[in-house]
Amino acid sequence: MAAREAGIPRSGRVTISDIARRAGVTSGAVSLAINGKPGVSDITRARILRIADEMRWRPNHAAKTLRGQSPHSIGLVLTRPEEVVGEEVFFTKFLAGVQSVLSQRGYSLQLQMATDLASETAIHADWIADGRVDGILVLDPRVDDPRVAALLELGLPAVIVGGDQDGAALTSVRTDDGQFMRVVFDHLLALGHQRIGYITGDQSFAHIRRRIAAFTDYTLESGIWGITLAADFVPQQAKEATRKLMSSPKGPTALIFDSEVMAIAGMATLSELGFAVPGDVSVLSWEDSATCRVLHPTLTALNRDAAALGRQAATGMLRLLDREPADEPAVVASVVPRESTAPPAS
Amino acid sequence: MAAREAGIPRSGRVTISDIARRAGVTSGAVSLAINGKPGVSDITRARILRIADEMRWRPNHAAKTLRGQSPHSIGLVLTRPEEVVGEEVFFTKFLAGVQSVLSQRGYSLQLQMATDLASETAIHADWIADGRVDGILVLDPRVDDPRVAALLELGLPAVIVGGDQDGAALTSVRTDDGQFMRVVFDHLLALGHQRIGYITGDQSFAHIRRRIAAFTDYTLESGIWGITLAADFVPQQAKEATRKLMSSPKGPTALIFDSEVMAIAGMATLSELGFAVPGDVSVLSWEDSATCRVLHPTLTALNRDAAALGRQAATGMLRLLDREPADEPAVVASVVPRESTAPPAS
DNA sequence: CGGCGTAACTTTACCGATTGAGTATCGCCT
DNA sequence: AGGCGATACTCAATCGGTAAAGTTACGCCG
Repeated sequence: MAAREAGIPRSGRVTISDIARRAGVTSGAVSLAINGKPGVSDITRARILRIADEMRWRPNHAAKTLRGQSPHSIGLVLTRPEEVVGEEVFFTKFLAGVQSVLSQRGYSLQLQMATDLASETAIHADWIADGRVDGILVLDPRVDDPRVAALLELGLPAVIVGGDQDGAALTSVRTDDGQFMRVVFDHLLALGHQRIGYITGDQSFAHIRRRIAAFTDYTLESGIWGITLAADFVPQQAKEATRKLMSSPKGPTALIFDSEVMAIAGMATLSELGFAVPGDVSVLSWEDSATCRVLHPTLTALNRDAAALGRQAATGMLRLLDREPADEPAVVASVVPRESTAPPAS
Repeated sequence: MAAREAGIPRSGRVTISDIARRAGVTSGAVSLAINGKPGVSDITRARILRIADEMRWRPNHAAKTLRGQSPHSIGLVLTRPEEVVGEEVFFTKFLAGVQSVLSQRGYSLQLQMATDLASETAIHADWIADGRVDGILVLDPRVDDPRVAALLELGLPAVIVGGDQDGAALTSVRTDDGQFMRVVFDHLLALGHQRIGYITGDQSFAHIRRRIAAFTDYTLESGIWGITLAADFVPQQAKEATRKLMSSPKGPTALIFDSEVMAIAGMATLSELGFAVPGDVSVLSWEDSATCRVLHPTLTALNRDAAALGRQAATGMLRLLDREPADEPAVVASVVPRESTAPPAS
C-alpha cells in the first residue's frame, strides 16, 4: 500500500495520525481537538477539525471500545419457536421503534435469533464477554425467567420489556396488561356481552399470566361468564380452541384472541362452523395490523402501539446507561372498534 | 463481585495476560497456544488451554478487530416505508435463515432499519468506515439501484438478494422470478383459467419488474387475457385494484397478488363485493404464511421459502469472503394448492 | 528581573491480541 | 568438545484512539 504524496491515505482508513501529520501536530492534539477538550487553541482546533472533515475521518470503533469506551450498542435476542417466527407483526414494529430511538442517539442494535432461552443466555454471555454491548433488552419475560437471573449475575444493564413490577434489580418497561384487559373487557361489556371466551398465548409468558389473572378478576367482579383456553400463539391450536368453545351448548358470544394470527385463525374457524361475525359471535384481536383492517369483516383490535413500546424500551435503556432515573411512562392501548364486534344477538 | 484470591479476575474481563500470569508464561506464548500455532510445547499448550478454559477466557473482539482481523459481522439494512414495515412475513423468515447460517459460522449480523435508500447508503458508509462489517447484504434491488453503485465505489463485498443476472461486479443470489411466475401461471392455466389479473408490488423493485415481464410473456404465449395493476404492497391499494378489476364487465376469473397482505386485502374486497372464492374468482398469493393456511377459504400460495433464500444469501456472502467461487444454487418455489384456487365457473 | 502560573502542545503508557525479531537451552553430530 | 540447528519461549512493536504526565514558552505580578 503506497501512500500518495498528497497525504490522502490509501483506502477509506483515515486515522488521527494522518490528520496530525497534515496539521503539523501530534495525534494527541488531534484527539483533544476532536473531542472538544481544552488543551489546544481555538485556531488549531478549527484547522484540525477542517482537515479531519476534508479527509473524511471517522473514529475507529474498535479502538475506542478497546480503550474501554462504550461500544454504543444494545443487544436484543429474539427467541421464538421456528414456526411462530415471522408470523407476528409485533416484533418488527417493536424493532422499528427501538431502532428509531437508538440510531438517533448514535447507538446501534445487535440482533440475534435463538430458539430457546438457554441459547439466548449464552448469546448474552458472549456479548458481555467481549464488551460488544452496553446493555441488553429482554422480551417476553417468563414466570421465574432464567434469563433475568443470569443477567443479574452477569451484572449488565438490562431492560425487561413487558415485565410486571420491576421485581428484580433490573429496569423494566412495564406493559400494564391488566389495564389493557380492562379496556378490552369494557369494550365487550359495553356492547352487552355476557359470555366471553379468551384464547390465550403461551402461558409461560408473564404478561399472558397477568392478562389471564385480570380477565378472571373482571369476570368475577362483573358476574359474567368467562372462560380461558390456552393456544400458545399457534394458529392451529387457536382453531381447535375456537371449535371447542363454540361446540358448547351455550357458547360464548364474544372471543378475545391474544394475537392477530390466532384471531384470523379463529375467524376462519367460525366461518367454517357457520357462525356469522359479528352476528353470532364478536371477535377481538389483542394486536392490530394491516390485516385486521382489511379482513372481511374488519377486525376489532387492541392497538397497544408496538413501535411506541420499542421506543420506550430504547429510551429506558439509554436512561439506565446515563444513570438517569427511569421515568415511568405509560404505554397506552386502546381498542380500535371495527366490524367484528357488535352487540350480541338477543 | 469481589475477586477471589484464586486469581480469577474481578469482572467478566479475562485477558490473555491473566492466563499468562497464571501459567507462568508471557501473553505471546498464550496467543500461540490458543491459536494453534507452533512455538509452544504440547505440554505447555495443554496447560494454557486448560487454564483459559477454567478462567472462562473469551477473545476480545475489539482488540482483534483493531489488529486488522475481520469483525466477523455482516450488515443488512432493511429499507421499507413505515406503514409496510412489519406487515410482511417475508423479512423475518429471511432474517432467520440468514442468522442460522451466520451464527453457525461464528458471524453476527448488524441490522439497521431505514426509510429510504439514501440513508441506507449512509449506513453502509458508516459501517465500512469503522470496519464494522465484512460485507453487506442488499435486499430488493431496484432498477438502476443507487445502493449498488455506491457499494461498488466503496468496494466492500456485497451480495444482492433477489437480483437478476449479477449485472454488476457484485455477487448476487438470484431469485428466478420469471420461473416462479411460470409455476404460478401454469397452476392457474391447468385449472382452466382464461382471464387472469395480476396485482403487483412496488414496480421500482427489479424482481417485480421481472415478474411482470414474465407474466406478459406468458399471456401472449398462451393467448389468454391478462392484466397487470400496481398496488405497491399497500393493502388499501390492493383493495382498490381488486375493485377496479372486478367491476369490469368481463373481469378476471383468477387473481395473483404479489404479497400475502395484499392477497388478504383482495379476498376481503371480493367478499364485500359478493364474489365467492373460489366459486367466482380464484386467488393466489405470492407469499405463504400461517395466515394463508388458516383463512377461510385457505389461500393457495407460492412458497418460495424465504428462510432458504436467507440461508443462501448468507452462504453466498461467506463464500465471497472466503474467495471461493459462488455456487449458483437454485431457490426453488412451488405453488401450495389450497381452497382459494379452483377451475373457473363455466 | 526573578519567579510563578498556565495555555498549548508533546510524550508516553495503555487497552488486548498478534507477530516478527530476538534469546536461552537443549540435543545431536562429527 | 565445539558448533549447528531446532525448540520453546520472551520481547517489543503494532493496531487507533485516549489521557495522564511531562515540556516548552509566554505573560504577568511583585
